[in-house]
Amino acid sequence: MKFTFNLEKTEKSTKARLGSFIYNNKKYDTPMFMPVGTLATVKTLSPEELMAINSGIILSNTYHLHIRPGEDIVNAAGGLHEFMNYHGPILTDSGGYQVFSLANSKDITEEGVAFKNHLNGDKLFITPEKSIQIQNKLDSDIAMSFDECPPASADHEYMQKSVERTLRWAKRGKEAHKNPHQMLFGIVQGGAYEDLRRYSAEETVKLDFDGYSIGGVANDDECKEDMYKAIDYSIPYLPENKLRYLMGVGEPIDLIEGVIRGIDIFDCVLPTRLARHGHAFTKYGKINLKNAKYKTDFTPLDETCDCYTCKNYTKAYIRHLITSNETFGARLLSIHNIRFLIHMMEDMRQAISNDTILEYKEEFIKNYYGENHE
RNA sequence: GGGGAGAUAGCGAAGUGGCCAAACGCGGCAGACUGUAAAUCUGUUCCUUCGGGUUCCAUGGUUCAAAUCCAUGUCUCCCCA
Repeated sequence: MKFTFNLEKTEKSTKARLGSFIYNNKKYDTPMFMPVGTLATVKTLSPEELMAINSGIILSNTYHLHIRPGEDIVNAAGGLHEFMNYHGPILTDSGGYQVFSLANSKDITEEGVAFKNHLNGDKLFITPEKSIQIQNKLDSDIAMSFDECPPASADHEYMQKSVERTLRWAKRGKEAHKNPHQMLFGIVQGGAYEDLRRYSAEETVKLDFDGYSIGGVANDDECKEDMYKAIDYSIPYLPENKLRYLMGVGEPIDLIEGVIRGIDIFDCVLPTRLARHGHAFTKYGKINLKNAKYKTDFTPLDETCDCYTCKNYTKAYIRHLITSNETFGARLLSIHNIRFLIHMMEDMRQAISNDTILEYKEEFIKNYYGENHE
């Protein structure tokens, strides 16, 4: 289902933006964090649990659903919303990131990318058209262009060729896009190179997409400064009235830095992955529930959190579940971690509204990285 | 009562003369994780003042050298009566 982004305000001293859109008669506010549900499920959580923590858009994945169960099955089920019983907005990533992250012996050509199915070794050939066709069938609300996601360490020469190819792929994908209910976003690449980010952004915008994302960040060993540069070098060339999506981010501090730089939506696997690995975000920093010191800690993860987990369970109990490999522990931590990031976005929206986003950032850092916690 | 097998670090279990402070697994203790090949991966796990010290049921012995060979004892398990 298509929707229109409405820019409501820009914060006085930064580029932070407050916005919203209406989807299915419900208002969704930005900046927003999107939980990741790669295989048509946000791992361990039900759609009802996502609704309960005020989740907005969720992200799912073209490559993974193409391999299993296959887009035709999802389509036969009535599309991704019906298939997974999630009736909020869904964005599908194009598979570009999977080419980067899981194909060891990939072969990237002008036509597309040849690589091996990570489950059984089958040869696969993904083209920009193929990615879009799959997403058309999945019937997500937002499809992503098929891009090359080069490593942050790529040199300028490689990055320039990659950016140019991604632009040609974006154009081909747009021409192949046939789903009238689905929006299509373009992706800006170019690493931490100012000229390439500008070029990529300007040329992508010329193709006129429904929204724009900044990709290729938080890859391999990219430092945070380079990530922030990538955003700063791209944002000035993106239109005011379209959603800006920073792909794959992230960490609490990066959400703040992103918002301040003018990003509207983020996605990241971190809250759910960290949950499954026994970690929790808290106001006073990230904690590892596996640590022995929580054995007899009968307090909530975060006293200031309003989530189901924090209202009903203790660190000692969650530690017990995690160390016992009980799935309920991963679920409780997933609920909390996603809620934590969504709560941050709510606080940031309030701060933008009050023109106090920098004060919010200062306060957050003082608590999260400060000395006043264990 | 007779016959057989065995006792190795928190647990299980390799090792059967020197390359053994002793493989591996589990458990324990930590760390990593940013468009999810991730309920995964990595490190560490006798003591230590980092020089070294004390170990492989116990005691004694053989040997230049023993977790490994011999003797005795203690305990455990299996089979037969």
